[in-house]
Amino acid sequence: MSFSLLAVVGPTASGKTSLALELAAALENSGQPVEIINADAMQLYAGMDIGTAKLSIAERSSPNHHLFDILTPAQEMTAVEYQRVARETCLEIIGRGKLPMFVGGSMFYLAAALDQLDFAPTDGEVRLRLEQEFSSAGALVMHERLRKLDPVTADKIPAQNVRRVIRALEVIEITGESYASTLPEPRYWKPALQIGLAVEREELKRRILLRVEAMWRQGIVDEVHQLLKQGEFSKTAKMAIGYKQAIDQLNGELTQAEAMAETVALTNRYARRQMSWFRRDKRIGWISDNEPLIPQAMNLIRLGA
RNA sequence: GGUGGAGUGGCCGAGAGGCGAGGCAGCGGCCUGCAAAGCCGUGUACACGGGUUCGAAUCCCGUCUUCACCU
Repeated sequence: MSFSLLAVVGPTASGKTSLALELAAALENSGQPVEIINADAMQLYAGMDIGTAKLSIAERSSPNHHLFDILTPAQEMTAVEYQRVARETCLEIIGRGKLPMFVGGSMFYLAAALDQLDFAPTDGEVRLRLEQEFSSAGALVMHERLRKLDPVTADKIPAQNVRRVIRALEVIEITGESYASTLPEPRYWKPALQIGLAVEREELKRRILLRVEAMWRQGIVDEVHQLLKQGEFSKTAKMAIGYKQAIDQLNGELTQAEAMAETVALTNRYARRQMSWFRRDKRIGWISDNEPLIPQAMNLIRLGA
């Protein structure tokens, strides 16, 4: 094969997970054993099951599944750490003579794992100090400082995007070099084939609504309640759409109806951002939810092979 | 039937004679260590019909709808 790893990508609720299972079975039948690597930032968290539409452990038995439940909700995660564990896992699978198949919609994590992306170092203290300076000096002053140090980057990052301005200043401070503020033309770390699962927006919205209703029916609020007994959520875990809302509901800050409505809205917006990210990657081969998926996917694999 | 109030873009919501409030959603885009995050762009709406005025979402008259109270 001309590619050494596979990825199933697409927006939330498009059906990536079940497609991946069927595809793995089909490949297995054609003599190509597969192992699955999770590429969903929130399914990394153990115990966060209902809100992330995670497969049960039993369902994950058929091909081997990796990088599910590797963190507790108290732990933070970053794209860099994901890159490290994902590639390590990938190499192990290849070493076993199998094909790694990434499945998930976390765009930045996918890019970190699949593409040649080298991240500049970080320093918690520097960042903390910059954050404090931001809150006292204000975004415009900090952006001006960035402009003096690195005018090219300052042009590319709007002053309002505080997070990215901080990171740029952080990198410049610790490396003494300018910050690579734009993504390069993507180049694969290892030859890969990405299959994108496209679903019409209206249909996606319908499914998202149903999924959120199911989350509450299945007891996401209880799940959160139990998890909170074991400790607070980390910054990253707390970002999970649905969990934040369930926490607010538990605290009485939102009614159930409000929590659900907010979850639906945020998930829709997330799906939109995912599409805008994935559309940009011209290497992705898209298959349509309107047609049987496996023949389309196998066809892409044949063409890529 | 009477009296008083209210009618603003898909929703919420300011404005009270001339300067396209704003927020949310939607749609498009950006994205190198929090990425399910963060950020940018995008809508000239003022119930309807008349009138006053150089100019009306804002003033006047009428109609309709709606809310409250009264009979």
